[in-house]
Amino acid sequence: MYLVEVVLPLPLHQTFSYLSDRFILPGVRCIVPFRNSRLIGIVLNCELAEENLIKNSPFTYKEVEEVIDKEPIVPPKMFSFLEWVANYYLCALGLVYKIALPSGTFSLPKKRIFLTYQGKEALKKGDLPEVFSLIKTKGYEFKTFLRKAKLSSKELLKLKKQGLIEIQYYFPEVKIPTETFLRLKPNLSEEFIEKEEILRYVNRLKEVPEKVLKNLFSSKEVNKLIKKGFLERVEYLKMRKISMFMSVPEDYRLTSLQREVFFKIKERLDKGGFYPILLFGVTGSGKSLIYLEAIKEVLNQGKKVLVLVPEIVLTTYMEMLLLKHFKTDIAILHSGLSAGERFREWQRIVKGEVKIVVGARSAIFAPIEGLGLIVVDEEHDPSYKEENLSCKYNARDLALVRGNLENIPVILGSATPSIKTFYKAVEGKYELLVLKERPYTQLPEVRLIKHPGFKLITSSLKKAIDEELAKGKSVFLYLNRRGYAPLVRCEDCHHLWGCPNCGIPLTYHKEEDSLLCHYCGFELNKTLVCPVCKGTNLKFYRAGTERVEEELRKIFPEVEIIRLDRDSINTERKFLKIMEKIYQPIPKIIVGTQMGVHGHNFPEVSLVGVLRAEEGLFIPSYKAAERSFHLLTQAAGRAGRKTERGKVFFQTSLEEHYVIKYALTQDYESFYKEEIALRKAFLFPPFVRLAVIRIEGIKEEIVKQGSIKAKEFLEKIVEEEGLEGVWVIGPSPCPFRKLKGFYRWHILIKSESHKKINQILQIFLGRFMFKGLKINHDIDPEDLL
DNA sequence: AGCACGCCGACT
DNA sequence: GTCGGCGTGCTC
Repeated sequence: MYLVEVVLPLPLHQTFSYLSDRFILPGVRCIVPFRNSRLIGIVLNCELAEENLIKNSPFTYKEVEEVIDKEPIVPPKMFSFLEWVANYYLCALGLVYKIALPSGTFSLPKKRIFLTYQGKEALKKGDLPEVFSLIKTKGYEFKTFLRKAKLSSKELLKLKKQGLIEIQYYFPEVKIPTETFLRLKPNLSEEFIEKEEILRYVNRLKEVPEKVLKNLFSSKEVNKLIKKGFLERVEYLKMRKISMFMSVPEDYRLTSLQREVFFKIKERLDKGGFYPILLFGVTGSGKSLIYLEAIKEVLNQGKKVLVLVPEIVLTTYMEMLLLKHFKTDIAILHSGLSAGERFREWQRIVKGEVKIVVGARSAIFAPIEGLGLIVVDEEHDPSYKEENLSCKYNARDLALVRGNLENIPVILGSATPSIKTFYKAVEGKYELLVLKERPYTQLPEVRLIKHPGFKLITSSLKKAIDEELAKGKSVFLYLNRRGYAPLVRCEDCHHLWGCPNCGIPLTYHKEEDSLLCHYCGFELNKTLVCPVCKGTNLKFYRAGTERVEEELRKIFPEVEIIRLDRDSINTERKFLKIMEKIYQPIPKIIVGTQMGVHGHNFPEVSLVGVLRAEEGLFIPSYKAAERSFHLLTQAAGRAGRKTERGKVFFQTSLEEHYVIKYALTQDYESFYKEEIALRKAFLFPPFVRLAVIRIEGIKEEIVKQGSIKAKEFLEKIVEEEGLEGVWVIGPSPCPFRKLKGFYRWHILIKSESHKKINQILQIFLGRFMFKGLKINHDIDPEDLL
């Protein structure tokens, strides 16, 4: 007998062992009995076990019921990586597998029941009841058959043991949205093509969507050509459409500085081994060209590449870029794919059909074998941190871990590196490669406009916009706040509208004519009457992008105004439509939130105006300055690419603030110097490691009591374990004291040693309980909100 | 997680 | 007497 070790998708810190009479390949899924039901597990280990070893074990092992896959769906080489993740983030191994693998991996397949040859014979002889003729040919869905035949599943399993019936597992097929293109079959002669109009047309365009061709000519004629074998169908994912609006660099030659940087990377790639590199390059310095060269090198070595990008839309851009330069198979992995697409991409990767994988954070778990390089683009982006799942991992950090385990270089790229990464580079832990020059553009002309806050667009900014529009250029205005107005007040009694679930002020959205909570989605859209004094004298305070858009339409009635935020781009169709508009070569003003600064290159934008540059600096988080700096610098970086020198205007009431000062001139090093000094003085990362315990409940008093108890418990652990250099801070209410109806308190743990933090947390999570409270933890939190 | 087992309160 | 509340503990 074989003893099979299996991980199950449960929040348990253990694996389970089962018996099997046959060897099962590690990495393969199987169905196992668990309690009084069954679960899908993944085989981690399978070895022959002696009879008496099984007998003398403290467990009575159950048997593996069914093996699902023929080939592993997780390469066994990845086991140690996933185990590392579980240990580091203190998350049950089974849950790590659950988040790493495509959804549906652990959902029980449907069963279909068939008659075997013996079964058919038995039916002929009359040894089986007549209902079984139903499953003679095509089989039947298991449960439906049970009902029809009025049999219990036990009775059927008995028949299965006798070999009369057979049960097959199948996963309900999921449709993958594709589009069919038509192209010429190879080896058609030129003269032949010339004779037929449709073929000539296809020949000119190489690939034409079937629908378009049928509309242009006739369905009948096109079908005839397909039938005769002159045209063939090719299927593409629907997403390919986006490519039409995105321009990616085509032919390029590296500048001498770029070549120098690339040679340093090449040296590393040739040598092999784990090697983290920070590629620090300002916007427009050609980071993607360096990626391309490095990827080319790795592919030449016969190895594979994983490219992480922070956002789903950027995967499309990256895919286009890579497709343009490499004629190789690329897989895309991100949470926006349907279950079917994701599963298919996963299978392609496992089977080794793919050389490059591009994806958002979850792609760090891509089942690639033979990795030669990991690239993390826009390394500083907070989206690399998973916030919602049980395992709050950071894909950028995990890229380094995986790189270490696979013994390969990891390139972290950014124009504004995270403080943590830059610190490591300065300390010599990562190699720092700098791309300072912008081969196509000069640094923009910059200006600070002191702005007390009541006028949305100052006259100097208006004048500058006028000038650019007159030159036929476009303008980008950045304001990191969506909606119309973030505050609504009753002027009679000064009542301020807040969210009943979160207590945070509601934002007025004019398009929807409703008050929205940006944290829980609460919506108030009845006619607005003050709930306190019944007054209707409401006033909207401050501004979001919607209000800026309205204001601009008043000031510039003739000009095209485009708004880019989560409300205007909530579907792929809207995104495409807006992108199409942006790429039209007419002067326009684009108003956008951070959504608009993420990586999109707007053509012909020569002026960037930042409204309320101080917005975001007051968020009570140790990363507020860093994040603000990233966003402001990136907004500023949108100005004047490739064409003439751009202009950047910051409107702010806080012009002396170091973040604003250095973001305006895109001076990362000066910002870093100030920020790192603050981090050191107040003991925040990268000088300490951080973990936060968050305690949530319906009644604040109970949450408070529980938090105090938790703190006492933590201090006891610190004392009992004799740990030094560990600070347990709090408890205190979270900055957002109430969210989605739950009151929230937190306790912060700081230490220079991650090991010590984990030691405490592990004991705490295993033993501490408080009725009525949800307790979760976040290691290396991005946010303390 | 999810479910069974178990020990105390308010009901036909 | 019992129905059911959710605290506790286990799952190969």
